Amino acid sequence: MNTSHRKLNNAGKRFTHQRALIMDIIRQGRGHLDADEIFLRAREMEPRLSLSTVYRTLQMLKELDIVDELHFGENHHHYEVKPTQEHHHLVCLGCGRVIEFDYPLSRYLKREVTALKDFDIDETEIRVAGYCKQCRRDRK
Amino acid sequence: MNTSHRKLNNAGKRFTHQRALIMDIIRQGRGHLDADEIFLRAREMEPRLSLSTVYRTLQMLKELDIVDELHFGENHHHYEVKPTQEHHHLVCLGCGRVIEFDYPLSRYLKREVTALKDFDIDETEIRVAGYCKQCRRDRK
DNA sequence: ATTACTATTGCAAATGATTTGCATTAGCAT
DNA sequence: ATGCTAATGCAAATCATTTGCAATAGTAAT
Repeated sequence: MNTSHRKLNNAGKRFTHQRALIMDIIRQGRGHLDADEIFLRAREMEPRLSLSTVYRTLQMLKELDIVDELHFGENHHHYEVKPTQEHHHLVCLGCGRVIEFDYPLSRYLKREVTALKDFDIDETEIRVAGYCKQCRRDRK
Repeated sequence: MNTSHRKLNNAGKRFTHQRALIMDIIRQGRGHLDADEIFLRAREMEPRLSLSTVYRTLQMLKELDIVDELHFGENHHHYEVKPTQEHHHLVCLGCGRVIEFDYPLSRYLKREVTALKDFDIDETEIRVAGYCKQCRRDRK
């Protein structure tokens, strides 16, 4: 019985193999897959899997703080396993590539904002959009 | 002929009174209205206005860099007139209130990230969610 | 192991946000 | 004042996500 299995059971959830599969894909995807991409990949293993199961599982993993939902300024979301060290994402407007970078924003913000605005911070997220090296070159 | 009028005409756009109305509402809304709220308010003045006109106008105002689209981690967006000074938003998970705070993130990021990752930054946005003073008290 | 309880699933249909096609209307340069 | 064509309103389409419900399958108790 692995960690994920235990983690779910402790939370009163069942460890189904659909959930195991979805978690594996998010992990292997190395961040930044959206619901539909997760669905398509999972479906190759498990053709009867339904998209609603993907959405319900993502919802649950978010609530259990196992995955983070990322917002790249599109009308759908992306998902990654909750990282140990805080990082954020550069999204290339040219090719869609996602580049991670370490930046302890939440530490800075907590210092600046909490006292100043009397506000309890729960989640922080940076969205940075621009052009990567290759795309910058191509646009010239 | 006011500034907005000139600005649109210079961009080869027509200054319709639907557009004037929508721009006024975004301005008066003091930031943070979503498309549907803008539509409802505009409709009080102009009952035949359609929601698609609101969406098309928002799209255009974004492209002309007259308004910014904000992402609060929901499945719809919010809009504000492009501010002169960089600021970001605290969104209360309790009451939905939006609190602005000044923070020159883009300056910091440009310094840290541009060289390090060889990436040209176009847009930066912080999403901060948590609980405001009142809601924190209510939850106890 | 077997059983019983009920959470979870697949499917189809519903919902919410946004976009699009098209005939009509109305800015704006002349 | 006129004509060109961008912009509008409306309805229907699309995309992302959620929900209701009967069938299925984990899990705790036997």
